[in-house]
Amino acid sequence: MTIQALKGFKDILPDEVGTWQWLESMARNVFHRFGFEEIKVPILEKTELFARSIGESTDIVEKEMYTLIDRNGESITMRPEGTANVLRAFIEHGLHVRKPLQKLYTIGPMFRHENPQKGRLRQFHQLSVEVLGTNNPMVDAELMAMAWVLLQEFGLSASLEVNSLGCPQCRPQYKEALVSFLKGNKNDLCEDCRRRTLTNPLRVLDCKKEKCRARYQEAPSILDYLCPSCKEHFQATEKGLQTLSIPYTINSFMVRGLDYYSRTTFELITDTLGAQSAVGAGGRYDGLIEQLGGPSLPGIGFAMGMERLVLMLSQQKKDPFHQEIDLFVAVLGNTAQETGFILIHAIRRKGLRAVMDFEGRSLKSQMKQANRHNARYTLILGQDEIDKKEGVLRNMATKEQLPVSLAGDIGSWCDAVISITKTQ
RNA sequence: GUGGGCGUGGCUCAGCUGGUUAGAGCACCGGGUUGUGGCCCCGGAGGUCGGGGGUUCAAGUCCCCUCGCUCACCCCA
Repeated sequence: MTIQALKGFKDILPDEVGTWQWLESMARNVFHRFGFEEIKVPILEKTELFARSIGESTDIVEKEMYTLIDRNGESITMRPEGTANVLRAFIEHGLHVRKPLQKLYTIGPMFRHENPQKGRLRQFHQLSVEVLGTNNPMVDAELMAMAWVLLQEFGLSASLEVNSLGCPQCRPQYKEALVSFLKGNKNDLCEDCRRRTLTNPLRVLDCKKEKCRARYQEAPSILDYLCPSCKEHFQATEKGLQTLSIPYTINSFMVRGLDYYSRTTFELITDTLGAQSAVGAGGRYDGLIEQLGGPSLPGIGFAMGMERLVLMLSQQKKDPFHQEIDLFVAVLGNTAQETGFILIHAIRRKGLRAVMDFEGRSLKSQMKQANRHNARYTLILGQDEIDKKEGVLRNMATKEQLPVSLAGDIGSWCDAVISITKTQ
């Protein structure tokens, strides 16, 4: 058996890589327009960082992390998400001192040891965005607006669902009310929900079973338990969304998987990803920076799953990126090959994308290659052309062929070629 | 970790109740055009039928084991 990639790890082949590049450059463009700066952070971190931020009792930390013991005996982990990583860098370098408000994004792979399925891999990629240093609800709205714009510019549609999870002041009271409701309805709940009542009561509201869902219609809503300041924050966030005409729905059952979220949480939901419904999700994490040993500053962020975006793009037949080259140089005979070799090198240095064949194939075969490379032009160099000091430049789309002078030095040959390829 | 589906050239798949040299389309290479691509026609190369064991005169096909992929549960981007 030949060696295969690890389960849940995927190659992104040249055919698909254009989509990825397009996605990334669109994302960077949008992020920059909203005043975000890129930060690049390591993939390996001390295990403790994730345990402390994501939450010791979450599935991610309990059973999904790629954790290994370093040669010095220290436990290290490949990042399962981006926020903890960026916060660590933010704290370590005291970024808040340079600028009170930090708007950061990072793009890259994350690792979780789960069983793969549609839209879920063990190595997956996220666009991860954080705003650090303000708890202004305008920022919550702005961030969701940016996520919305991003999807729009990708040509994708998803619905925005918003909720508030309250804060350490008000959430415990809600939790208590919910648990007592769940215990009162114990007999109507599925096995999973009964288990979750004890382990993670907020999660039961997420249950997909019809019977449970019906029952939860009567469950207490977190929004009725928000303390005055959380309530005010949520209302202001909503107002911000309305001001910008961002369509959204409130989903008071929405919870987040990671422990650190507080107040605003949101998801971008689609029904085109199989069992996975979220292309993006995020929320506020006001106590987290301090909890990680940093200054007492609030933060909010979100992440989008790039595989999921690519999946949606391919379903919507949006394959926006085709690699093409400017020039294919077809040569016939040894003299022409050598001349072509010199010429193509010079042309590449002038900035054109150019390819040639070294195998001495027939012209027909070389034309086929030119076609496959999506060449805009093909320069034909045979013995005739060398003798006459005049190449033939074929426009591949129109089939029009123009002579190009090969008189003078290489530089002037290049100029002759470039002047034609640039004009059309 | 659990359950369903599927493993046949690079890709997508056909191969009925076991029966000779395992097929097709796409892609690839060559020719038709002794120097001109996409369409068309002709030809060619490419396969330990995931792997191992068993039943049989005979296994891609039946049985057992194993590995892998995939979808789903759990959970999540």
